[in-house]
Amino acid sequence: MKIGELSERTGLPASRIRFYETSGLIPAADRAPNGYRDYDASMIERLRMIDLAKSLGFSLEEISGLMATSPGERPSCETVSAALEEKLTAIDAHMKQLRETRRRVESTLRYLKENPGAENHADVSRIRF
Amino acid sequence: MKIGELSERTGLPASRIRFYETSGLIPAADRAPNGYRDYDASMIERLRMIDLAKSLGFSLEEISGLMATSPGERPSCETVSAALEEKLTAIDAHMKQLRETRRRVESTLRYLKENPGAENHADVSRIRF
DNA sequence: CTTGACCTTAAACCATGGTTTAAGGTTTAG
DNA sequence: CTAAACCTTAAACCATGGTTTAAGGTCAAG
Repeated sequence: MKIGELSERTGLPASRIRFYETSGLIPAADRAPNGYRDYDASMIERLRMIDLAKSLGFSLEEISGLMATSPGERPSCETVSAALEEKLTAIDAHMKQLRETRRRVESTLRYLKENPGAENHADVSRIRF
Repeated sequence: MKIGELSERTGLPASRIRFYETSGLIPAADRAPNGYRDYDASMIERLRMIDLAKSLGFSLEEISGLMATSPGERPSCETVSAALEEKLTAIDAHMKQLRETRRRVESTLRYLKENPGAENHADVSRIRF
């Protein structure tokens, strides 16, 4: 399979697939005699897997670390589970941070509604959280 | 006040203050005869204001847009309130997205616990959300 | 008069996740 | 045979928010 077909079947642009290769996220592709990259059908699943992990909030570096155990080997179920648990914790921390920011935005908003004359920097910076 | 003192009083590195200037977020500073930037005390509040806005989730471009009404003028209370309301909405959308991702991570985790043999890409990519 | 602390600039560099472009080789249909 | 469609590479570019570096000017103390 040439890169164009792999691109169509995964929905990822060919440029991104090449980028993943140069980034070391996927191994260097086999080459046809004309120099074109030649992919195995298994690469479809592998790219979908990467896309799934990305949509779950994993960075390319994290994905790279998860994929790359011994060459040819697959990450163990436990390794992936542990990464997912960590990701849950990270999401929870992110949500907590977001809630705190939301609270601070609301507090600022409240201050402005209660003090409609506060139009300069000094006034606004007087807000305390 | 030279940039070093402004830096100390705001807690922002001088490099960042210069960057804000070249980015157009703050106006070009007055210069002392020796060419050094010379700041007015009001810049302390202005930078603190920027830092506050940043901590509330505003990008430098958003802050720039909010600060820059007519030169010398301050954004109206209504303009700022509207921006804060929009930011609340954006935060809510972000949190919703984060909850959805969390749900998908948990779902994946559940799948792995229920199917401990699923060690290859094809297996994992078979997960449905 | 020299040393150190402070200031200046432009330009390069960092991370993240790519896309775009330029210049060219290959292949396939008509 | 030619044109379109596909492939190759390296390098530049994008956004975001800066920091770091190099090469130099200025200023205060001793």
